[in-house]
Amino acid sequence: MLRLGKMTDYATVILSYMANNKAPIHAALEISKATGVALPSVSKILKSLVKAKVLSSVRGAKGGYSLISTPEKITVASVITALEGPIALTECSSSDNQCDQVSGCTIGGNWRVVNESVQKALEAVTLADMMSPMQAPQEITVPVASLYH
Amino acid sequence: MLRLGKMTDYATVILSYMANNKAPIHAALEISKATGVALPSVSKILKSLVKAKVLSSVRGAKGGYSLISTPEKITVASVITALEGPIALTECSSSDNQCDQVSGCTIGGNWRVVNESVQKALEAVTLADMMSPMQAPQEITVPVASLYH
DNA sequence: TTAAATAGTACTAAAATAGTCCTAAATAAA
DNA sequence: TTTATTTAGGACTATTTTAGTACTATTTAA
Repeated sequence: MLRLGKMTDYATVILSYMANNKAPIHAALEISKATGVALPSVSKILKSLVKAKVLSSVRGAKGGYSLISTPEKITVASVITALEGPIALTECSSSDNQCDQVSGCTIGGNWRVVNESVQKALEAVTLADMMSPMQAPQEITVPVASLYH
Repeated sequence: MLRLGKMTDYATVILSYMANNKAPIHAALEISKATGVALPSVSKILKSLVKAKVLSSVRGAKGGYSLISTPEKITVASVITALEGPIALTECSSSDNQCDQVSGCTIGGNWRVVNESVQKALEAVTLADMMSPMQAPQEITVPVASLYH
């Protein structure tokens, strides 16, 4: 099904909540209560987003998490990458692949094309797009030919 | 990682073999030997591809599987759908979703946009593209705005 | 000094996936 | 008509991934 983990789904809900809320900083517990996502999961997700530089964090009392940039600048691709690692549809296409398939598999390199095509599509959608349902974003084009180099 | 199953990867290898080979019909055992994919897996994949009408089958002695259309007309999207079901990145976006998230999750509908964007990208790549590595396909565009209706 | 909060890591349980096996049905050829 | 070949379908097992939990350390405001 070309599945994405629930965690990634939760992440968009969390980021969406943070962006909608005026307060500049949010504690994990507060986010958990507001979104209905269990606290341990929220913590885990927030940590991943900090590591990926989507969020910044402040420790200690009155600490919490903040968005580093505006919803318009946060792409769906960056959120997915933060939680699931680099976008690689198949093992073939991941960087540390060790294909044990015997004879001439010419497919490997080609998944890369599909990957990059998908990646471009995901980079074209931002958190802002996800938040405002029926407002169409600007037209974007994905020139597949340019993916070959 | 936005993972696709190994089965889907194998499927492209199998289809690629069938398309490259002049013979109009191929038995599962032959395909297994030629591609190095284990026979039970090959059988399973071929059955899925028949169900999805990517292949046709003939039973009995001298039977086997044949491509229904040309490699140019078989999209990567159709192969993925055959093996993994409809393209639905999150549970939110699958048709039989029952979101138990409490308060105002406005995200659900928006994953659909991301989905369709990815789907368009996958529909733009064909088996023929996968087979001929360094020959760039025609430029294609994916107008995201058109995905909203 | 204490309470509140994140950082990091390790662990457990549940779910999905890969892979195997078996039986039934269809067909070509002897 | 019988036999060998080949697909159809489903049930099952093992492995891997993912989700979710728990615990300890560190940081900082009051």
